[in-house]
Amino acid sequence: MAADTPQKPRKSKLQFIHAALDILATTGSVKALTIDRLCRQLGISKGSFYWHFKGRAELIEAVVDFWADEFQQSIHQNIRQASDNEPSRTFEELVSFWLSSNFAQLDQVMRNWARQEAAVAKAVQQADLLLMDFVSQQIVAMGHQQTEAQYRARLLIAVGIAEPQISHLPHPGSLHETVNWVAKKVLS
Amino acid sequence: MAADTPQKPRKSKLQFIHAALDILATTGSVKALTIDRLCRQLGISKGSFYWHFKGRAELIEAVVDFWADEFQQSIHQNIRQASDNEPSRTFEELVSFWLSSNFAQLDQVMRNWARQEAAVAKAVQQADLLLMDFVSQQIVAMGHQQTEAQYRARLLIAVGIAEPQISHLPHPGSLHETVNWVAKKVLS
DNA sequence: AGCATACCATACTGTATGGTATGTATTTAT
DNA sequence: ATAAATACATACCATACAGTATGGTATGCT
Repeated sequence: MAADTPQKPRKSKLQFIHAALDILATTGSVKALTIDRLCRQLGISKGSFYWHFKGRAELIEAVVDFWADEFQQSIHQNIRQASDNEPSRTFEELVSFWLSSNFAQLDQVMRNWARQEAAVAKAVQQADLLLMDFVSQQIVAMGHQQTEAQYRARLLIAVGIAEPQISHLPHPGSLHETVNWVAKKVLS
Repeated sequence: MAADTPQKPRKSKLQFIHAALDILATTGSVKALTIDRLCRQLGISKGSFYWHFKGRAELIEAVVDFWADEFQQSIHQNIRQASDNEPSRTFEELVSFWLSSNFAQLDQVMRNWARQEAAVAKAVQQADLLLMDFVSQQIVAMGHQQTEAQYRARLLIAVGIAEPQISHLPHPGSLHETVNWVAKKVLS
C-alpha cells in the first residue's frame, strides 16, 4: 500500500530500508531499530530521516512492505525454477534458502514483531499463506493428495521455523543428516 | 543460583516474580516488563521493588530461574506419571501441556528473549535438553531405537515450538486432526 | 545571477524508563 | 515500651528515545 512509486526519493528511501533490515538481521531485535542508530549507521543525522519519513511508523511500514515483497519475489522465483527442475531439486533449493542465516534471523524477528504490531502480523500471515501454497503444491507434484500435502507442508514449515531456534540441541549425526531424515520422513 | 532460599522475604519476592511472568505471558513482550508497570500491577511503588531487588537484572535472573525451575518440575512430574501410564497416554498429556496457551506464550517470549540475554539463553538451552531427553526416552519406550527416537523427538519439539506461531494457517481439518496426523507421522 | 526545491545538520522539547536518596509506617525482637 | 530491622512511599536524577524547529548546503531551473 505505501510502497507505491514516487520515483524521485526512492533511492535514498531504499538505503534507509536496507539499513533497517540490516539492523534487524544483525541484532535480532526490533528494539534495536532506533532512529538514532539507523542514522548513525548511515552516517547521517535525524534531520535527514525525518525528511524521508513522517516518523517511525512510516519507516516500519516501509520496512515490512519491502520484506514482504522480497519474500514474495523469492517464492515466485522458486516457483519459476520449479517448473524447470524436478521437484526434489526444488526441494533442496528451498531448504538451502531457508537455512541461509540471514533469512532465518529476519524470519524470527518478523514473527516476533508480528505479535506486537498488527501491520507486521498481516504481512507475516500473507507470507505464510504464500509459502504454504508453494510447498504443498510442490508436494502434490511429488505425487501426494491435496490434504496429505497440506499436512506435510505444514510440518515442513514448522521445522523450518523451529529448527533455527533449537540449533543448540545436539544432532544425532550432522545437521545435514537431520535435514535428510526430516525430508525423507515428511515426503515418505 | 540466585533462587536459593532466604526464608523471610521470599513470599513477597515470589509475588514480584509471578507478576512479572504474568506480564510476559499476557503482553508477549519483554519490553513490556518495566519496573513501573510491575509495581503498578502489584499496587506498590518503586521503593518497594528496589528493596527486594538490586535492580532489573536481578529481577530478570530471578524470573528466568523460576521459569526454568517450573519447567523442570513439570517435566519431572510428567516423567513420574509416565512410569505409571502407558506411553501413548503420557504423549497426550505432553501435547495438552504444550498447547496450554499460557505455556506457549511464555515459551515464545523466553526463546526470543534468549537471543538477547545470555542468562535466558542458558536457561532455555537447559530446558530444551531436558525436554529432548524426556521426549526421546518416551519414544524409545514405544519401541524405537535411540537414534531414531532422537530424530523423532526433535521433530516433535519443532512442531511444538512452531505450531503456535503458525496457528493462523488454516488446517485441512481441525487442530485436533492435525495433532493426530503429526503424532501418527512422527511415531510411525 | 537569482530562486526554489531537495537534502541534511544541530539543537532543542517531551516523555518513558532505570535507578537513587530519603523519609515513613509496620513489624519484630528485647 | 522501644529500638531495630523490615517493607514501602515520595521525590528526585540521568539517560535514551521519538519527534520538532530551524538553519544550512547543494543542485537544478529560469
